[in-house]
Amino acid sequence: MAQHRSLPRSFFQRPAGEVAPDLLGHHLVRRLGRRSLILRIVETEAYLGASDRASHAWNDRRTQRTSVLFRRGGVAYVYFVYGMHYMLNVVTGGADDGSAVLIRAGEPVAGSEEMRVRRGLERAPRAGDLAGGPGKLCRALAIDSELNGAPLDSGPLILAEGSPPAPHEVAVGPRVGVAYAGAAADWLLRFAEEGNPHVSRPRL
DNA sequence: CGGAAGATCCACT
DNA sequence: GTGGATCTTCCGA
Repeated sequence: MAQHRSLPRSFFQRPAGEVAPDLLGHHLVRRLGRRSLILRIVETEAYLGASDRASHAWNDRRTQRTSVLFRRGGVAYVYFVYGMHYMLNVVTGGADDGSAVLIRAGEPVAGSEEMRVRRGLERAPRAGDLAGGPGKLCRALAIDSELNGAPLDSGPLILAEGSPPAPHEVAVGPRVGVAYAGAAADWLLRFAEEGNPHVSRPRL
């Protein structure tokens, strides 16, 4: 098993709009017993906090669900939507910021067979089938609300150094599924590795 | 305490 | 391209 070098806390304690593109290419490591499921992150979205109508922290809205979102950067924020999907975010910035980065897609690096089973797929998956979307990604890595608040530098879920794309290989666009958010719906806070087939739809 | 919406996915036409 | 699944969370009354 390869050694993982965790990203330092300081990496996350910056604005979400910086962390989101910088996360591309790094590795999301899910430890399950002795096994490690590893995805290389290929798509992210930034949610800026109180000023961002698409964010759960919009208008400084603090509830039981969003409490983790207001912690200091470097922990996971996991929530449940549509009655069936979990979403994985990385909390960014400082305490009371409310900002985070949604991990939208990854390409398999290790453990793809177990991911295929967890996703309920019978045959060899095509690009994007395993983790080409935030709900799929959580399913593939067995991520649920138990990981809400978990630190990301050690433990069952780790963000480790990978192989980031060159800056000119990063595509930018508006976020997915936030049409209700007024002007914020048009903000260019979605980032993906240019041309990577594991990116979710609609493609950038 | 009820109702509505939701940072999605999949099957179907 | 459209609609259904499925249920937690939040807000207003």
